Amino acid sequence: MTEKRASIGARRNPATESAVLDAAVEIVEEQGIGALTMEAVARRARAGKATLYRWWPTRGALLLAVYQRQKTITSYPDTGTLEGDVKACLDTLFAHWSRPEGGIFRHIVAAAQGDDEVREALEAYRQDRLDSLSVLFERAVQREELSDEVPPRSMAQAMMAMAWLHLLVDRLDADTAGIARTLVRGWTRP
Amino acid sequence: MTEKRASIGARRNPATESAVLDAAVEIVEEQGIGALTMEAVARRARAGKATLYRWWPTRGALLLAVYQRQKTITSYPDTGTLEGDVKACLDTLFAHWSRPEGGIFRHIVAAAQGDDEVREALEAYRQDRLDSLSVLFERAVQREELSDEVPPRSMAQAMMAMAWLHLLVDRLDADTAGIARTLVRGWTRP
DNA sequence: TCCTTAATGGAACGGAACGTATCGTTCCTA
DNA sequence: TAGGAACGATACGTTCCGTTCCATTAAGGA
Repeated sequence: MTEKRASIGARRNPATESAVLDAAVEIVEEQGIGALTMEAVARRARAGKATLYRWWPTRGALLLAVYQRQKTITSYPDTGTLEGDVKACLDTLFAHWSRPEGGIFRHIVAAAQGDDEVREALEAYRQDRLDSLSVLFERAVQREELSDEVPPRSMAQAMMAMAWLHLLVDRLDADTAGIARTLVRGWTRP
Repeated sequence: MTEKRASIGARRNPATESAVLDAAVEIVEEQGIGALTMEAVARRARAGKATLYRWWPTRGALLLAVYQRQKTITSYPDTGTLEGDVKACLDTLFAHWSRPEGGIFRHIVAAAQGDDEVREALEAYRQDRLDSLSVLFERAVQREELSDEVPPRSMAQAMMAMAWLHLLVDRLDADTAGIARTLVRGWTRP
């Protein structure tokens, strides 16, 4: 499991990177996010603290690296209706966030509130996800299911906002159909 | 400024409470939220650490106390249209959150991600604000400006979600008119 | 009035984690 | 071949945590 690892010369050792990220995930799964300290990760990964700080200067940077190592959802469902798409998408996302590793995202958002580097990295990531998410709404506009009065990206942002809110207040068990209905039909004039 | 304060007998000293909360606000304003430690607050307030922990068992509890000492917005504008109401409300809220003292709220949300007590307190506060906010949408339904297909409370939650998102990603300078338009007209079928 | 009770500022404590520095090593790169 | 960078390991001083004592103060019950 923890074989000896040393320098492989004047370049970064990928085995060390893996060991550190693995250790971080294991600590979170076994002892919760509170136990995820730089010290503990270094101990478990059998890595020097200096090495940790060399590549992940802050705890937030480490969190980001762990989260980004996961595969991100790149394709979205096509159920035929916007409301169906939104619900399916929220279901996938909430299930993802409910897993221990997925729960790390909450703490990235938290870390971003006090760390500029994390905030910038999170914002870049968020913009990227917003791009993907916008596809749902562009499709709906093309289907003439949705007005083109407002950019699809803004509507994607509204959906993302709802998702984040539920994550941050620990309501991932919420009724996704209700949320989708609110977003899609809530604002319609009678 | 910092008069001598001692026990006033077998009861809580209100002067100590004020001194502690004042110190906390001053530290945040002068050195940022990162400097807001229990130690620093106790030092600045000339209070014993034991006294701090007696009344505010966690950093999150202290943050909550500071934030709740501020007056909360209880009445909402009535501009005649839902879109106008939403924009005015967002303007007020973003201006409030842009002030140093108001910025504490971001860190309360952050603290809630790792502290159950803070999370529960935040959730109670949030539900309370949701009640107030729902009035805007109830009025809009009465004006027949809005469908009654979805509870006003759910729509208020969508608006709150957008506000929180902008707070957490440091985009309080966003175009509130655009946000209001997205919320009110974005989902309307053509 | 006396005496129990509880809150106060202050100081000290052990413990944990922080972030830095230094060591000898390994081995790529120029 | 020589230089330099990354590595694990360890030690260091600092900061903050949360708790425990202390003498002091004064309210409130007997």
